[in-house]
Amino acid sequence: MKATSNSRVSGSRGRPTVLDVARIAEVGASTVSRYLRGSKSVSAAVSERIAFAVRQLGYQPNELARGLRGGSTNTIGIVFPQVTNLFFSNCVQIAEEEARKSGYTVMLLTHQENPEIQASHLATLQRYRVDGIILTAAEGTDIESFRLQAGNIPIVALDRPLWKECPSVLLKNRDAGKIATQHMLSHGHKDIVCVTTSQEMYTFKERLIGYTQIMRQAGLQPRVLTAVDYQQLIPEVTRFLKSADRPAALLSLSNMATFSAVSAAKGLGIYFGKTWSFIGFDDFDFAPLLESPLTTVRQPAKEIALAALQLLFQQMAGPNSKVQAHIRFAAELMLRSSCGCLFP
Amino acid sequence: MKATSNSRVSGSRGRPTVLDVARIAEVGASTVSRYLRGSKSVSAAVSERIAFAVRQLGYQPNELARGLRGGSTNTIGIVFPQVTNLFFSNCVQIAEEEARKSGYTVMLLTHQENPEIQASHLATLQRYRVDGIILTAAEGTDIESFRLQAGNIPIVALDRPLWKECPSVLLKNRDAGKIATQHMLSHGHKDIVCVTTSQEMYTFKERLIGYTQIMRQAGLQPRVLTAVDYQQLIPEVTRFLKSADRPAALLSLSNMATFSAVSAAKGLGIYFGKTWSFIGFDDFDFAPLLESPLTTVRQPAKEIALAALQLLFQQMAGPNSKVQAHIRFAAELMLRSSCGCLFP
DNA sequence: TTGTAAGCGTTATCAG
DNA sequence: CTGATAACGCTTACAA
Repeated sequence: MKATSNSRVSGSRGRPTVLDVARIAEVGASTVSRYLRGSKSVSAAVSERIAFAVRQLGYQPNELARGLRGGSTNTIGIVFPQVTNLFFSNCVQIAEEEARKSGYTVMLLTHQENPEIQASHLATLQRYRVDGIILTAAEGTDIESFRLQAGNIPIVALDRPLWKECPSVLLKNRDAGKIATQHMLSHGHKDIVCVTTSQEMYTFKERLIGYTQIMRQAGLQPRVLTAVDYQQLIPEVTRFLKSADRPAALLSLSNMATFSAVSAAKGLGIYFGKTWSFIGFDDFDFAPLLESPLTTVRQPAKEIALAALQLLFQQMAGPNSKVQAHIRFAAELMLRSSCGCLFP
Repeated sequence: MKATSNSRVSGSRGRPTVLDVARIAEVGASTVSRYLRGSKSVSAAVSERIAFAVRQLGYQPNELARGLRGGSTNTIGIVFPQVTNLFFSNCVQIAEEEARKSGYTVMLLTHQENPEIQASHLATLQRYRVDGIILTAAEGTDIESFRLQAGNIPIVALDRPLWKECPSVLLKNRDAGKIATQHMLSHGHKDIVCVTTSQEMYTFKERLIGYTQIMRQAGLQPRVLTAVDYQQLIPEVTRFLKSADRPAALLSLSNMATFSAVSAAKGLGIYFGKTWSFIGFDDFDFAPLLESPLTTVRQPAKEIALAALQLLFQQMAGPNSKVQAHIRFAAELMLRSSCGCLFP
């Protein structure tokens, strides 16, 4: 099984290689390589022969070999908690599209807030020699050991910070908490209570701080409704709703808490926008279509993802530059009626 | 710059290689390789030394080299229209988790229903030598040329079929259309109209066929409301809602059409469940929380994704077996009140 | 059980 | 402008 001459057979594993192309085009392998890379030092005649051979063979360069040889894989890793969450799926969507436009391919991994899975994902991405990583760190990550494990691979933190020097793109979470609280205040509310699935997670904690600050400033008592998960949160909110001695304003800190709060209210037949008020976190398609159209705090997911990707590319380009960029995006209040707006 | 002896320096590109590990462990490279692969023909003493060296160096095997040498990359590609769509994001989520459990890593690509992007994605996945692909083909794909371009790489179609022999996991779309229509019939409706963003896309077309069949069987006149996109569909539905000479039943064929229909109804202050009825397609968290809790046709996204992955693994295992598996999942009616249920 | 050597497909280097 | 050659890091015969 040697030299099948100029027949259309190919590399040992069925797929044609540069050598096959070279043979058919009657040139050397390196010339094919040059042509493929778009080097202009390839004569027109030769270019044409190579193009023909490539087409005839349906040749696809082996990126593994390329990556092995060249050192870069044109691959980035995206590590998110999960992707069944509008915020993250929007981020993935935009990041994938943009990465592709720049010639990069995305490896997507989700850690479900499990630091061990996350660690294994980091290792995986290193083994595949991705050129960079966009990461939303799992709650409970040991940042220092993670940093150590990450070594020199460019990383951009999205949604949650990592170590100090690590470039990050975050929401102005405190401000988000503030504007929502202030808005409730502007509606004349005194009893404003926060609803959240956790007081520990970075983003929630930050939003909570914003809320608390404004409450304190106004001489009001902050109050938080929590539970271990959004399912447990429903009865919690229900209990509050039933026991409150007067109507109050509810402020959600996450899309899950929004679900729980709306769920509880629905169960009790409570309508948001007149006596009771509500502001949800994270906007979504159906928010305007709920019985009482939901006022929400909107995160600019696409801008965030885009910024993260650009930061990553910068980081990948300047290996020594140690770009220290921390980008913060403002949240936007989507005014609808659940907060009490549009009811003159 | 030669032979830095037994110092802790490493491969040419900063990262340690098997050779570095071998040197420290004072064994040959192949022994390290064997150890890493879990071969039992490695003595305990040597194993220990290697383990130590690996840990000391933070060695991560280069999957590029592995793939180049061994022929398989432990990588699969997932190509979806987009991931900002609960159905697909659920699929991605479960597929990624399961793939990981089997030691595979996912490359995620989205084509936005653009066959050209899709073609380029296919090429990309081939260049990265993924072991298999899960694909939801773009509307308008030239199946035959796609098949040709795909060559021998294992592919499983999800949500939409490809060529006849290509394993696929689909929803029983016609049945889905049928059960929804029949349910409307059981509520005594005569005027049942379909709402969809397209009559061309495979899934919608199929669901429409189911609907039409049942309508014909019942001696009723099928009727469809369409528009180029879900935004355009809103005024379309609104017009219908206003001009109808009597209340009717609306049947959505997709989550986007559901949004449009609910939007139109909301705009008109029309409530679903008493005189007007509605069944949405694709279930979602907030469906029970709308003013009139939405009855929906639910697709078992996780089961579908799981089945697709399993089929793919089968396909990857048996290169010659030409497994011809076509799995169909039944849709499930999530009875709530928008269809008229729960109103005795 | 262990080590040596060849080769996976590319590209960079270096002569021609 | 072009072609041979040597790596890139790993695994798999084949020897020892």
